[in-house]
Amino acid sequence: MSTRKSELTREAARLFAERGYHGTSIGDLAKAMGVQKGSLYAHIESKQDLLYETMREGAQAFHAALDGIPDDLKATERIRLALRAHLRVVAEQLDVATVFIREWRYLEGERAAEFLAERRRYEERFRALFREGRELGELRTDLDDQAATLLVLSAANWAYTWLPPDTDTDELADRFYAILVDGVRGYSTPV
Amino acid sequence: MSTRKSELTREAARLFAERGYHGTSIGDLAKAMGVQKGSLYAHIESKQDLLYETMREGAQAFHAALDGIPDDLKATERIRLALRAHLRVVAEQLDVATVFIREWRYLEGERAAEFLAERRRYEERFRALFREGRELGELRTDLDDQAATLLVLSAANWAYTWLPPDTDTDELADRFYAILVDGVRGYSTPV
DNA sequence: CATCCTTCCGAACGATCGTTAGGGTCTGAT
DNA sequence: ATCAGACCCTAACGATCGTTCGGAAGGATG
Repeated sequence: MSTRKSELTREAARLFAERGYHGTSIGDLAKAMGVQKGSLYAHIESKQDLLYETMREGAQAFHAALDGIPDDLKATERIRLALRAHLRVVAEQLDVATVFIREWRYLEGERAAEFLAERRRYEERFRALFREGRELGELRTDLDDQAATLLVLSAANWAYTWLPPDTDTDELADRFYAILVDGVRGYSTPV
Repeated sequence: MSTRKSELTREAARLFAERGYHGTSIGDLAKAMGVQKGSLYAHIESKQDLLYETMREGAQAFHAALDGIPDDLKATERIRLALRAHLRVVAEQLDVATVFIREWRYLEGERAAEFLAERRRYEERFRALFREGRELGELRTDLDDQAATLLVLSAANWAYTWLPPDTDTDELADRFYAILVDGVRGYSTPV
C-alpha cells in the first residue's frame, strides 16, 4: 500500500473529526496535503471513499480491541477489560474514533447499512458480557442488562468528546468499572 | 413573536438534527417551509442565526429542567430527578437536544465560547450534586465524583442517538439510577 | 534504452452555496 | 382610504463545491 494514500486517509480522519465531513472540502484536504485538489483523485474515487475507509478502520480497531480479551476470564473481569479496550482505542486513535462515532451517518447508500450492522454486532458483544455475568451469578440476578449495557456504551462512546489525548485510559476505565460494579451508595445510607 | 419565525427555527432544528448543520442548505430549509430560499431572509440575518437560536433554546430547556428540582431533597434523590429531567428534555425536544449536543461546534466566533460556558455551568450543577452527596455521607466517602459525573452525563448526553421518541424516560432514568447507586455486582460475588 | 506506475499540475466543468436587492401582495389598524 | 408591517417572489451575485481531463515529471523495472 502506498504511503501517500495512507497519509491522505489519516489527514482526512483528522479534518473530518475537527470540522465534520460536510464542513471539510476537498480543497481543505488538498491544502493539508500540500497539493492541488485535483491531484487527490489519483488516490480516491470520491470524497465518500475517505469517509468509508475511516469508518472501516474504526470498526476494525474496535473489534480487534475486543478480540484481545481472553474468554476464560470471569465475566466481570471481561467487562472491565472491554471498557479498557474501548477507551484505549478512543484515546489512541481519537480522529478515527471520532469519525466512526460521530460522522458515520453521512455514509451514503448501503454503506450506512453496513455501518449499522457493524455497530449492532459490536454492541451485542458488550450485551453478551452482562448477560453471561448475570446468568453465571457474578452479577445481580435482577440486573437490567439492557440498561447496564446502554450505560457502559454511552460512557464509552461519549468519551471522544472530552478525552484528552494523553489520558491514562486504563485507570479511567477502572474508575468507571468500580462505580458500575459497586455503585455510589454510602455504606450508611438509609434505604 | 411571529408564528412563521418560530416555525422556521423548529424546522431548522429538525433538519440540522437529521442532516447536520453543514449538510442542510438554505434551499433545503426553504423547501421545508414551502417557500423560495431568498424569502427566509425576512426572518433571519444568516444561517448561523438559526443554529445559534437552537442552541439557546436547548440551553434554556436543560437548565430549566434542573431548576424544577426542589433543593430540600436528599442529594441522592436530586441526582435521580436530575437524570429524569435531562432525559425528559432529550425525549421531548429531541431535535433541539440533538443540535445542542452534536451541532453546537459549528457555532462561529464568540458564540462557540458562549456555548462552552453554558455547558460547563450545566455540568457543574451535576458535579455539585455528587460532591454534596459524598460530603453529606449519602454517597461513599471514597467516591470519585468526577468519574461519577462523567458517567452519568455521558449516558444522558449519548441518549439522543438511540432514544425512541415515545420512551418513558422517567422509568429509564430510574433504571440508570438504580445501577449507578447500587452497582451491578451479585450478592454472592467473591471479591 | 523503452516502459510502466505513481504522483502531481493547471484548467476547466456544471452545480450548488449563502446572501442581496427590488418589487409585489395581503392583512389589519388607523 | 391610507399606511405599516409581515410575508413572499424572481433574479441575480460571487464564491465555492466535488469532479474530470490531458499532460508531464520522476523513479523503478524490464
